[in-house]
Amino acid sequence: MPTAEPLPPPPWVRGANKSGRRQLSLEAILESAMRILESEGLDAVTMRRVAQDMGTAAGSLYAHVRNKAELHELLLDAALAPVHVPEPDPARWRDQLLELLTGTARAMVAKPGIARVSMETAIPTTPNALRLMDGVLALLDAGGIPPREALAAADVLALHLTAAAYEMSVGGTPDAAAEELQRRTSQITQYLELLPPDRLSHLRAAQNLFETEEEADVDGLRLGLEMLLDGLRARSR
Amino acid sequence: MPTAEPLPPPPWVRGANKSGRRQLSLEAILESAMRILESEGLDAVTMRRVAQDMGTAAGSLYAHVRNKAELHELLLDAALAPVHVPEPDPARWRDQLLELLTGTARAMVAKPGIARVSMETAIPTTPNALRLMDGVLALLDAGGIPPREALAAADVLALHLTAAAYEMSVGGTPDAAAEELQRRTSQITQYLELLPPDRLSHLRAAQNLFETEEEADVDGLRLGLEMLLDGLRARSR
DNA sequence: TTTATTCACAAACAGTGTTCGCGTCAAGTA
DNA sequence: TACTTGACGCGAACACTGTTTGTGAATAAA
Repeated sequence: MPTAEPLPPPPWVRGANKSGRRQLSLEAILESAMRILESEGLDAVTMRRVAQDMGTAAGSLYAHVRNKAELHELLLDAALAPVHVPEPDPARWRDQLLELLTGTARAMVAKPGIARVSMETAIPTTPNALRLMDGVLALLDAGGIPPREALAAADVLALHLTAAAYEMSVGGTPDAAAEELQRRTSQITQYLELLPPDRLSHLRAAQNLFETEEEADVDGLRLGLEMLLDGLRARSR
Repeated sequence: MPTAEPLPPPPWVRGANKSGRRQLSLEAILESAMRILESEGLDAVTMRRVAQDMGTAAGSLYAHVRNKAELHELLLDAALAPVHVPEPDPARWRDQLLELLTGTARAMVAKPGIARVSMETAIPTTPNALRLMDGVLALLDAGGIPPREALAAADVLALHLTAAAYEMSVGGTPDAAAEELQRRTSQITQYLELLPPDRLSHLRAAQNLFETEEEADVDGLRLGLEMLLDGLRARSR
């Protein structure tokens, strides 16, 4: 007995499990994983880290989860759970759609790095993702968009939404991201100063407003979504 | 001498390097890395794999490249090199812009997995990426879009472009991706059959056209881009 | 009480990125 | 031509990763 073995949990925690054996369950695993996700980001949600948090070994999780990918996907689904899908009102379907989409983006950004999961999974399969997709289609239908175009538009909207949410949450912690962004912009400035002044002139001009702009965040998402919706209207007319 | 040591390369290869010592250079590293990228995908471009391909050790690469991330970014830049930026013609700026963007997407999709690099880097800094960005801004300027909006629009367009290119190249090899997609769609069908028939009704309706649709690929990108450009026009009016 | 089965566990495997001394080799200097 | 010096390729090591598999114990059924 070289090291102090971890004490077993007292039998009265978690409601005196009917079977004293298994303290492992998908629900408990997701709780642990979500806790780690919120405090340390997606990259910290590894099989070993989750297992350690539950006082067990990594291999034990594979009885409840097929993959690390599946675990991450379940986390995404949990993150999407609080998003509310409105009852379609044909009079204000456009605002409802915008609200649904920005709400989804907010829910994703709230859990650091979870947008990457959405980006990595080809087409989402989990219940909440399907629920949101159905909500988007319902609102497009309420807006009188024919089903064929609605499907294509929903695809484009979902893609843009996911990409924007992902872009908002790069680099894990916000301060690291800010630092990285600072490094990048200064790199660009250096490179532009190195070049002859007539090259990349439009980028130079943009560089100036770039400093004063900032505050992209959720506004950048809104702009893209509104462009898409305006484009959809212009296109279906 | 437990194992046969690898033979040193004959001195006449690669033009009898002025310094017989260093067969390592950033250029040679990128050549090797690009070869591996094209034949085995981005995930195979690891420091060890590239080093092995050059007959050296992983640690040696760090004299020429700061990171694996930097190596990947340089590969992205190389992949973007052949994209041609047209001279802006105010009469057909919209078509030119569409061509530039789809061309960029094509260049990305051509190298398996390289779009992921573009997605992962917050804002690109490499020369070719800046060159393309400048080209987009130039075309928007030729179209009479005011600089402020042009910058925002270019951001949105680049985001959409990257996301679409990334979505086109998930799963590495195309057959694995197709298999995964098959698995996903059948999962959705199963889930829908399990639910009461009045739930997720719009998704059910879409499921039917989903089978007949397909052929998204580059058309899906065009649709999104055209929606965005139409939206831009509707918005600036 | 005995049997049977489930299932958590630990170890092992094959990888990963990155760091750091150690020598060796090439170039510059006297 | 001989010597010094500094660059830099090299290999080993560290701390991780996801996943598989044989083992053994604890529970539920008979």
